[in-house]
Amino acid sequence: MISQLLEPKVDTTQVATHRKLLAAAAEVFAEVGFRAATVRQICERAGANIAAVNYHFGDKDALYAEVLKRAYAQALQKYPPDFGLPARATPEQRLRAFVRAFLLRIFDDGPHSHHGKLMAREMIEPTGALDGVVRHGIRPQADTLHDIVRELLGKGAGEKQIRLCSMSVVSQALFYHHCRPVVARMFPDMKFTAKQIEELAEHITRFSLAAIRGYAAAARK
Amino acid sequence: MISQLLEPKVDTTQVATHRKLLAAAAEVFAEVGFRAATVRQICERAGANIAAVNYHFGDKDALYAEVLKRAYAQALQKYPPDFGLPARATPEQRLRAFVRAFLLRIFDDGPHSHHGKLMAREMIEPTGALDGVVRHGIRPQADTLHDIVRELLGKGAGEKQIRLCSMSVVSQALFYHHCRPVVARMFPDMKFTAKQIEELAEHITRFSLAAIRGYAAAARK
DNA sequence: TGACATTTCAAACGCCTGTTTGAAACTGGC
DNA sequence: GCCAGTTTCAAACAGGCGTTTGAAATGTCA
Repeated sequence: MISQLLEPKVDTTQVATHRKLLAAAAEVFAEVGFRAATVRQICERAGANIAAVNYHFGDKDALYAEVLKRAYAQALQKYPPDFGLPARATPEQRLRAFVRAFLLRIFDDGPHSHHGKLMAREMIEPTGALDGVVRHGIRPQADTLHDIVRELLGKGAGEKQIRLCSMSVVSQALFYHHCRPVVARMFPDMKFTAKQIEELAEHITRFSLAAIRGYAAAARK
Repeated sequence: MISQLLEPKVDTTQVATHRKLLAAAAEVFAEVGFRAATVRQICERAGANIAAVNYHFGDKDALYAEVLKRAYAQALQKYPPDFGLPARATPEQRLRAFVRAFLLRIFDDGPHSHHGKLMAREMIEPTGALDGVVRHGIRPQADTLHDIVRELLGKGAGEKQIRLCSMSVVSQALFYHHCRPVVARMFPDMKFTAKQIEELAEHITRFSLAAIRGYAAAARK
């Protein structure tokens, strides 16, 4: 591997700290949010000095902005817009794929999977970066879902109705992340295992499909 | 009024600061959450000295606990468990009333209406008081909804299914509070007016009823 | 009015935060 | 080997936080 021949040397000398800081910052920001995250905590996890953030990024805000910027790219790479579905998938299939991807993204605990958590954090605890997050992180997802729901509702559906139904879909998925401590306390057997996440995706999809079909049927009358 | 004859004297002398602190604290805690709220901000709004919190309540945590305790009582008073419905209301009517009351409670900006906001805050930013909040504030509501959903789903429904559907209902309502900044940015015409809240309640009710009916029908097969 | 208890107040405390400093350590090219 | 440029480091900075202090003001009752 060429990368393995080149990177160690580069890594241990020049950009190692820069890279480690970004990784540690993404973790901490995703875990506790921008405000509760401390630069000391980030630097400690990165094995760097406290002044490293200032030297490499300027300040905490700029570090956060850089983390978000990289998260957009990671999301596109790990969860492509077409969900890996065949070209002519039904809207039902696409909704199922959307909900599943949305949940997996939020609950993915992998090393480079902070995109979903960062977006979700920004929603409930907005920072100055919210405008950028909406533009690059949230709006694209919303548009995708919008198209799916429009198709499901049929031609008679108005914009308002599509919006409301779209929000009803995402709200269900976000709930389990935002209110996880409460859910865990109310239902101790809910451990958010991979299997339980799949069940959740299946429920939200079925619940939403039934709701949208009922909506469409009521409008047709 | 007897209270008007008695209270002014008592108020301006002994318990005025105590009372003002509680009112100001409820406001601030509901607005920005426990962590972001500062003792200085609360005292300023109450027109009291910074040391007043320590003198009257001990510390910030105890003040918060007292605010929550009063909020439970206010909620019972302002939003009675039966929603003011007739004794033999249908589960559909009860679901509509539940959703409406839930939303109104969260978006009520009245002087003694912080219960909904405080509960919602505690869900996304739990404090040491979460156990008490779940026990006294959340669980009772969850049980009420649980009964409604069970009745809607019919006899064949399992506990798991009832739980999932119940959470799908509340998640939709909570979303508009938790993610209000994002919603407002995505849809600038959403100003959360009284009329829009009513429309929201109607949508969530219809969406959920259609979903639950579809669920029940699918299970019957 | 006088004596006692309650309540308020400005000021300071210790702690943690993000940020800055200037010197030390390290790097790569001559 | 040396030196300019880059990166790291311990230490300190200013500012905000919850909390404490002891004196001053206020209220209560004989």
